[in-house]
Amino acid sequence: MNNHVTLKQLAKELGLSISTVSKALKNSYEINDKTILRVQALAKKHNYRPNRMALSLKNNQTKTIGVIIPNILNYFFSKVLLGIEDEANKNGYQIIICLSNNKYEKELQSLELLSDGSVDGFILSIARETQREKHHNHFNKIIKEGYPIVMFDRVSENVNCDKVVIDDFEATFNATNYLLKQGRKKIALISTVSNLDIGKQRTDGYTEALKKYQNYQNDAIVIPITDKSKYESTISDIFKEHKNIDAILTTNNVSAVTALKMAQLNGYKIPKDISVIGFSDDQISRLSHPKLSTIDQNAFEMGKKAVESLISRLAEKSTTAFKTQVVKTDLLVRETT
Amino acid sequence: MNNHVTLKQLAKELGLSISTVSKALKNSYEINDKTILRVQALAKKHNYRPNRMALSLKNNQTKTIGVIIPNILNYFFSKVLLGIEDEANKNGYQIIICLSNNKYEKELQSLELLSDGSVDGFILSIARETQREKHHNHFNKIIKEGYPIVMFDRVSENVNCDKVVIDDFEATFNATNYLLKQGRKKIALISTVSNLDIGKQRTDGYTEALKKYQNYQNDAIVIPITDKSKYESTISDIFKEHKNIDAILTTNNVSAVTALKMAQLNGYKIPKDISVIGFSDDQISRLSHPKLSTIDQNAFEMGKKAVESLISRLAEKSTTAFKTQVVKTDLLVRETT
DNA sequence: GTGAAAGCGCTAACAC
DNA sequence: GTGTTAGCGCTTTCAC
Repeated sequence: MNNHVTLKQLAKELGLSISTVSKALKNSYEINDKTILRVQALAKKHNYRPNRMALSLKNNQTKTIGVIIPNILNYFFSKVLLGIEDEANKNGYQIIICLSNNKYEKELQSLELLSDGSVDGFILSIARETQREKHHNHFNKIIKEGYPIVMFDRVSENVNCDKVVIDDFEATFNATNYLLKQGRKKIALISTVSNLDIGKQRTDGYTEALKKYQNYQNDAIVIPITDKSKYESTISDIFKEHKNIDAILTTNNVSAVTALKMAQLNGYKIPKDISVIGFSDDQISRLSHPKLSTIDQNAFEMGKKAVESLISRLAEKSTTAFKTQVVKTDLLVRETT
Repeated sequence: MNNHVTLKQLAKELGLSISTVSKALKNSYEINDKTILRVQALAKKHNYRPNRMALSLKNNQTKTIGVIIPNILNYFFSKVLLGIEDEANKNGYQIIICLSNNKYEKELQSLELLSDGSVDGFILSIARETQREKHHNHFNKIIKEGYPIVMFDRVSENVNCDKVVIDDFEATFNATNYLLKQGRKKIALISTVSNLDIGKQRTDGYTEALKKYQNYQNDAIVIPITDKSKYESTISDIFKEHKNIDAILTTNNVSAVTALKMAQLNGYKIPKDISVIGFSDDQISRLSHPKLSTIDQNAFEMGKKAVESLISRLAEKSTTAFKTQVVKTDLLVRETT
């Protein structure tokens, strides 16, 4: 129960009408200079600020963005959030956060919860479960209700909206190429996102690079891992099943670091005997020993772009075509390549 | 610009008055059963939901909690956020996030931004800069304006409000004791939070444990590190300056892992020659090699407790005494002790 | 130069 | 059983 000063109270204290006070605070030309000064002085004294709910109701806009994040413990998403918050604040927007925890039900619920006039639009990355089970009606429904959505990273081709993605294909394509140019002969890909759309693109980038490279002798080796508890055992098996692997590309850093550890336990020298490239410029990659080479997704910029995109969508009356922005990735060469 | 159905539109379509519709939706005993059915059917068809802003304005409560986080890239804070979001949702609350990025100005701004009727109260952890410079008036001002605050982890004794903390003293006290009982003779503490209140408590826990232990021969060794870029060099120096160190306790896992690495480079076997204990049950601690023993702050539970505390504060009329809840810590013994 | 009144969407006390 | 009215805090048009 906050005890804000309202226009009403100011008006009463000043012996003026509410509308005069309102205008005076806006330096309206209609109002006498002296009155303006009197009003503003009192407003300042009481630290008056217009009630946001009243403004929202009046203007039919909340200046608030709903953000739905699949997993806040993931460094990448945290960093996107940092970008979103920064850019939103710069534009006078607040952000309401919901966490889907990668569950479809929670995502759906969050969407419905916030589409009661709480926000002007959404920025979200699709929950793992949603993508696996190919749901998308809930998104389209929300859009039809008049809430624009901007999707980032994990997007759906079945939803017509603005998107911000990285070029997942190009990311692994370039990384694979880098390994090939270093003379690696047998490169494996560990995919922890094989059930996501981006997983397919990352796999394609890898296989395509191998295909295009002259004289590459081996088949593509793609090892999917879904169960977190099986990282160690699955990766350990790689070294048994595939002899002479001399490079490993991964889709996240937990698996990359695990691979690093397993390789070392198997007596490999890094990067002499085997190269490892992770995905995402997070703390783990900077703390491993040796320091992990990795693919930087420029998460902060993704967040920023998503906000820009949503705000310009909110600003316009007529619906211009939806666009998908691609944020470039960088290969960060550290000590494991 | 969302296009929600309003009571007005429903009323018009049904040829009823707004208030009848409103009551019908609430199954009011005043309204005829048939009317109720008609109204609810149409409401469902149009997916009617009361506008949140209108409700907030009417009820003078937003059912929204403002959350101010110092650093979202920190695993601990992300996990607290997870707990906050979960518990808030369970109670029908939304959360608006602001990130202080450990800056006083940003924290102040966030507080002012949200105290315009956007939220019912705040949950926050104090920015590093704010604590270092000992600001607290902004908190007290907000409280005076009628917004209850619940502080977690980094709290201020100069602000009279509900708090949720871990027993930082006990955490390091117990960890140090554990090392002593294992027969460690020369234990060092690396403190990355020496400019925070919790830093002092953690240091005290460590020194107190040493003092109480019979026959401990060495002085306390406390190494403060503030500059992130100097982790490696500072920690490396420890091994030069202090011979025979056989255990290191730290206040975060980045320094613990760095210590681990430096110890290994110096030829120490872990945990045979030297024990290392970190702080916080994050990914880093589980991925290091060997796996880091660490102090678990039960972050999720802190978030949950903070929400419970705020909600019960909001519910009551009379002001009961503020309380500080202490969440227990656990020593997670893994492979470095 | 100032104020009254309507309206954003909703609820609830009070008619009828 | 249904409708009218006032009011939450604000802006803005229209009177005076």
